[in-house]
Amino acid sequence: MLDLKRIRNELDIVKERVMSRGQGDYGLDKVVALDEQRRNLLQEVEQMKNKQNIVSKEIPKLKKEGKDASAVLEEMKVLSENIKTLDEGVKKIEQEIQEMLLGIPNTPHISVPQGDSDADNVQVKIWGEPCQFDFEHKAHWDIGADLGILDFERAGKITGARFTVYRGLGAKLERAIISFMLDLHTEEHGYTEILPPFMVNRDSMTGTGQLPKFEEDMFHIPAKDFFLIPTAEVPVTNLYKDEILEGDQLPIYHTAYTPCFRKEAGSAGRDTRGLIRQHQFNKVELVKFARPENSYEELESLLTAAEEVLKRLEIPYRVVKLAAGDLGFSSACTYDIEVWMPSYNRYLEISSCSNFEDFQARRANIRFRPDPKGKVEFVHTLNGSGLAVGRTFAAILENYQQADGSVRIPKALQPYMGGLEKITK
RNA sequence: GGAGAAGUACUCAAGUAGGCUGAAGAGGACGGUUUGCUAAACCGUUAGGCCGGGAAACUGGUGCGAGGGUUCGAAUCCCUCCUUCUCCGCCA
Repeated sequence: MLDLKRIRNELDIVKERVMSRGQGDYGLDKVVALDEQRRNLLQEVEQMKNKQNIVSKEIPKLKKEGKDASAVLEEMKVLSENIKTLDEGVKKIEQEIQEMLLGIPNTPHISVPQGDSDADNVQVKIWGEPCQFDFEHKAHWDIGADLGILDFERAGKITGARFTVYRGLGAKLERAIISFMLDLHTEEHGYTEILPPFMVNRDSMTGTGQLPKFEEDMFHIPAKDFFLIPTAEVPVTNLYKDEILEGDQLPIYHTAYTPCFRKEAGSAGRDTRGLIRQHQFNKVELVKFARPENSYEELESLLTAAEEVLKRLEIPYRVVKLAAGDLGFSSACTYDIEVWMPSYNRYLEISSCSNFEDFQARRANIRFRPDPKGKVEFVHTLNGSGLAVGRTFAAILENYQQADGSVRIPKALQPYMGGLEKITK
């Protein structure tokens, strides 16, 4: 959520930044007009309340002195009713403003490339060389099925499309990848591991920006009005919802493994084969709470931590900086890490690392006190995949496949696979 | 799911025939006196947050788990919800 005062004071700048996403100005002028209205009404009603407070204290005195208070009471009754009416008016405007604010995306950072789509994303780094096969290489869904470690058909039977059953060494490999990533981030990058609930309430989904705009993309549990988490970002960022952190607690680094649940509503027909686009997939997430003045340094080091996973796994990747038009709703600045996927013959997103600045913190009301006597401020929140586990699984199968249909296990994962070097039929 | 009890500021904790509570008191924290230094003792300060007005000094509104309601006036009365604890039921 954008700061109403900032919109009020720097309307032109905010509008220009928001419009760089190429989706219009989201009614910013109306927000300012409503705010003006709200403040005028507020002043009026607060004066009336002040009078009400003063007179209400006089009433018991009058009664004590045995005087007749009925005239005053009559007058106060009218005042009370007027206050009620005005209060309702203020509330209505505030709700309207709130609704509009919740629907306005974050302002892209000044460094974000111009452009309307992913075609305008800028490659900022490339690591490793896409592998050359001297045999006819296969896609991961064929490799997985042939080795008997992935079973899409049975998953379709027990649940439906876009689900997978991992079997035997496949299940173990998935688990190994998760453990490897968590150990790397906790032991070498200073992150504290969190294992959060996989369902969250409506408030949390609003706090990180999935609601109210993207409800149709989420799995909802009506009985409790809960949502299956689309990413660990939601429960982990909301850990400190409505809290005031002490300055010396920052920065906070959390990592969390969770399954993620997404309806993939807008992607019918896309990536229908294999592990790339599932309704349920595993992910290890990185989340940071940082001081505003160094949140962009924190974004760089978060990106580095996520990249390190692919370096250790020795899989080629590149990093792109997203153009304004391709940015997520809540993000001010995003790097995508894209892994080399032979079956796609291109790089494929495997991590998205973003700085949300105070956009989520404002929604979730996560603040900190810069120093013990200082005024509270909103923290900056950041997160990134570290990494998407299913896609990592797919990338390993495809990049490490052998001519005989077996798959070598990356060295870094072998300790997690009981020393196993290769998955064979 | 059923039955009870509770939720007050950093912490503990008073406070219901609604108005001397502008939320008592204690602890803690901070400041001071004293001291070679520490401790003790004594004195003092201590809602924070949020929304407004004002150039500023300062000032208005709000606040007792959340949201509604009754009333001139609600921590206090009524309703709904949430959380925690105890017991029962169910269960990995």
